[in-house]
Amino acid sequence: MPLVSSNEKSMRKPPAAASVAGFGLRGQVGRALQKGQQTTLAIIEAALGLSTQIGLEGLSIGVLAEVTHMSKSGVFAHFGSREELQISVIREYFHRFEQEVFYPALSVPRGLPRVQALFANWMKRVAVEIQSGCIFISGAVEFDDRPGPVRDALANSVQTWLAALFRAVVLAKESGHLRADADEQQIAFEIHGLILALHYEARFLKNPGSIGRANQGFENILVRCAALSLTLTQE
Amino acid sequence: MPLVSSNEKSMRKPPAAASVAGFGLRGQVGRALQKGQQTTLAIIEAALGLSTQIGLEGLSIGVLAEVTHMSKSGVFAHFGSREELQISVIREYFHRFEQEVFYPALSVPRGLPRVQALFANWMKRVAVEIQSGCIFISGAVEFDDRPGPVRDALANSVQTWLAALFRAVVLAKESGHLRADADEQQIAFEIHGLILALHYEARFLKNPGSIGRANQGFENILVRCAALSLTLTQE
DNA sequence: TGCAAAATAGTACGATCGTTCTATTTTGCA
DNA sequence: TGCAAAATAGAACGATCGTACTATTTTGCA
Repeated sequence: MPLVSSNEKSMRKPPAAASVAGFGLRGQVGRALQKGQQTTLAIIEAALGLSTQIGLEGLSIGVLAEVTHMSKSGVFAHFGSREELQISVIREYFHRFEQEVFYPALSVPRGLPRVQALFANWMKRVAVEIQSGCIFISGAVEFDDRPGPVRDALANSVQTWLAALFRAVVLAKESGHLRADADEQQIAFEIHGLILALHYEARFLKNPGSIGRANQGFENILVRCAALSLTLTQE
Repeated sequence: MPLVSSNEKSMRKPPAAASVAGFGLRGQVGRALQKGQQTTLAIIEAALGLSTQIGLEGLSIGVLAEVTHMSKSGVFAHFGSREELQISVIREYFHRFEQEVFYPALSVPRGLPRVQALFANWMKRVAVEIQSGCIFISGAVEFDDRPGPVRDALANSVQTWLAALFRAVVLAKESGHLRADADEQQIAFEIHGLILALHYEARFLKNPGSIGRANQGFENILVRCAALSLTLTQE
């Protein structure tokens, strides 16, 4: 049950051994290739750290070379272009998001509990990202009217995740955990807003208490939409 | 009743006639200075257009010179530094925000009607900014961990506006329009989230229906928090 | 109308950017 | 162990950036 389905390998200039992001490295043609992919992953790791802080646009190959103790051309050869590097970062970011937020919630029974788990996992991650930054948010601002493969990769990742969240809400309603008149799109939208407000007010404005308000907001949505028979307070 | 109170003129290098933003141009030392400030305003106007689209960081003096049909040094002389240019843009943006969103709502009776007017005005503005972009949102991402005078000017503007919104909610509660247990901070936080989600989903993801969901979200907050005696549906 | 001052243009600087091209080093199998 | 291939380094490119300096034009009052 993979979150992502669109596997477009749009590699434009693969001069060396690129397109490894995530973990597509195993079972290549049959042999060869080890050291290269190893450092590719190390570069992506460093690029991920830089991108979350300075943004995907701020990510420069020169700085990345310094951080990884490599030459600019050495770094460059792994991706063939800056865009491909950015896309690799997005893929890795999405992959970790999946692992951290989405998959763990699948072991929770579908319905309201899973929605609560998704939100809780998301909150756990955002709480960390208040310090480090979130590519899905900074990238949205950087690429909101700049078409191209980077924007596509970014929007695709976010849409995939939001669709998964929406799906969980739909299941909750189908399970009878939500009122019959609950609007699933509306619920997903409001949850998204809570996360965005948390990120904005905590990371930029450094307002204390934002985490509590995001949690309270989620609770308010549940109170409004949960089926009356349910007891839901426990968090 | 001005929204802003902190009048720090932090002009670092005023080689020509700078620091005009808003309209502090009248009543200078007594005479002189006309053409200069006129073009200063024209430059800021162009810079505002560029900044909303590409962001404050993407704003470059070279491009700005092209757009205004001037030389780079000609543009530069008006501000003395790029940072001062950015700050001027922020001041002008805030000024227009005030004029468009805040002041018109003051003619509406305090309490719930004024809160509704503030939100409606904000929504009207954001609906336009879905095409053009919003400096308060893009700037927050660009400067969230980059200290300096630009970040200060930005954060100050946003805090001022959010404080005004919060104040309106407090007045609504004091007027008896909100339930006694309504949390004003929580309400302001959730409203902020709705605007952010609208901007994100409409501008970046291009999801249709976002405007309706933001309005519905506000309605949901009112249903939850409004004093029971009130009839509030009309919008 | 002339003239100082203000406004604008012109040019150049050092830095950094992504990218290309050509060495050099390192790797991993025969 | 040797050798092709892979991986990395080095140097240079054109472009763009903000800024500093100097020259020229334009302005507005005496």
